[in-house]
Amino acid sequence: MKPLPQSFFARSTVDVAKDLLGKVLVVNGQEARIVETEAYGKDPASHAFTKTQRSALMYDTYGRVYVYLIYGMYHCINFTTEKVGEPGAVLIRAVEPLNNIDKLKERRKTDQIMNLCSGPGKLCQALGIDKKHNGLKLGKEVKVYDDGHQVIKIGRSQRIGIKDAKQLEWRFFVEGNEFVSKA
DNA sequence: CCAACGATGGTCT
DNA sequence: GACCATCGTTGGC
Repeated sequence: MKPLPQSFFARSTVDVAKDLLGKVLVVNGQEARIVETEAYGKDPASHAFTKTQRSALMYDTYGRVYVYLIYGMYHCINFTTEKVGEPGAVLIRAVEPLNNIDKLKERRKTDQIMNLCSGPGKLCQALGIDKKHNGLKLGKEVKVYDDGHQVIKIGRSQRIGIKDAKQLEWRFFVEGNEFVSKA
């Protein structure tokens, strides 16, 4: 399958967040369907609210992997968006595993399918994503492709786990999908 | 069931 | 030195 082109990511972060739903993420030979995303731009809840060493990737690139460590023990994976100079990234919050289930269970140390990839920290642990992936251009070690799967209905809500900019409804998910982190 | 809490370390002021 | 785009466990109902 052909990976999404870089131009897919050089667009409005909210549009990219919605359009990523239903696409397939491939990393470490594992495939998983994206079912929940969040958009982060230059808003008070975003790392890119101010440009720092860490958030520079969100300003200076699009179509790249942005991985950060959260709470000292979990990683979160994002894809950078918008044109160069404009900050943006889409956080992948949940995926539906499509293969290598045994490997995911091993990494997560659980046999519960529903608990493998239903959260940003969980899916990085399950798929073996960490800071060695930070900055990589999408399309090689990490890629996303469209297998033609259709998303029937997109749900929308405020973003999870933030305290600022709660009025923004920039979380998107596949309505009714059981792998979404939370209804 | 679910609210509260602690783990744990990089990043920023 | 404070703050997290989280998660698993704990303890109360």
